Amino acid sequence: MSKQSLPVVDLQAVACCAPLAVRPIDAEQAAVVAPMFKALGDPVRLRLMSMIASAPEMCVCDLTPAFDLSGPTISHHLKVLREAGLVDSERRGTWVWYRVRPEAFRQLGALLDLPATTAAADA
Amino acid sequence: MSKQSLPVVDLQAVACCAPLAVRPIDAEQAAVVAPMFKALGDPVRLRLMSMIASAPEMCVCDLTPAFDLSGPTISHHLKVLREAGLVDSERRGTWVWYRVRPEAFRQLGALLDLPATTAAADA
DNA sequence: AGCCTGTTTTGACGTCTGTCAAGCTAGAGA
DNA sequence: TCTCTAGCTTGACAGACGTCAAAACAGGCT
Repeated sequence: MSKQSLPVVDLQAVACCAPLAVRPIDAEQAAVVAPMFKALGDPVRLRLMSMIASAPEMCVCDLTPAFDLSGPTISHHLKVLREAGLVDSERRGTWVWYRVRPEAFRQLGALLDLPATTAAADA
Repeated sequence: MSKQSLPVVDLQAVACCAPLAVRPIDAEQAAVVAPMFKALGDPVRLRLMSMIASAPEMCVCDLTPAFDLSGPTISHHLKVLREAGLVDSERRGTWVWYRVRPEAFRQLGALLDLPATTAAADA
């Protein structure tokens, strides 16, 4: 099952999602995307996401001390981000490193594009 | 470089939020923005938001029948979107009309921008 | 006025979520 | 091997969330 030449990442980013403001998203797609927004809907996770996205990768040992929360709680939030497909984790030796998944990030950004047609209603 | 004609809307969009991937968002700002993402974190609300954003404005009477949910439930979800600052509502005669708030929409989109520096980690 | 339709509010119920303490697993080093 | 540290999992609990039925509110129509 080799899909060696297929650019999976771009396919997903482009084929999947027209901006929310272009045409109503269908129920099925909404069920897929909503958990991603939901994952960003907590202040702690939003900060974690931003810390991870602001660097090539981020060690849990650097993330945890930034919050007044227990280790398990941070771990739980990271799991939510991971299961939403927003970040990836990898253990290297003693520490676990988290890294953003740019496809997912781009997909959400594309959904929030505000085309010119709708922007006209602003003025 | 005269700034006398600077549009107010852009001020908010630019001054408020650097993209999540540029620098870690601070706790205060995260507390403000997270509820917006949270509001989009439900499939029904995501569809409502998309339906409203896809048209200049949308009547509740057209939104409700698109779901297998009671009127009060739809009304509740619309209230969540309204209190998150994502939409505005206005009663005109018999019906209530909902309209997207482009500033808020743009703000979220700006947060999810993926600058070239971080995108380099993709390849 | 009275009624009818459309929308929101209230109250209630079961489920989901964020949090911590305690226990567990993986890897490094002696 | 044994121990220490880093991180995850489990179990528990309070609070928040999604949903509906019933009631309340708003505006048009007779």
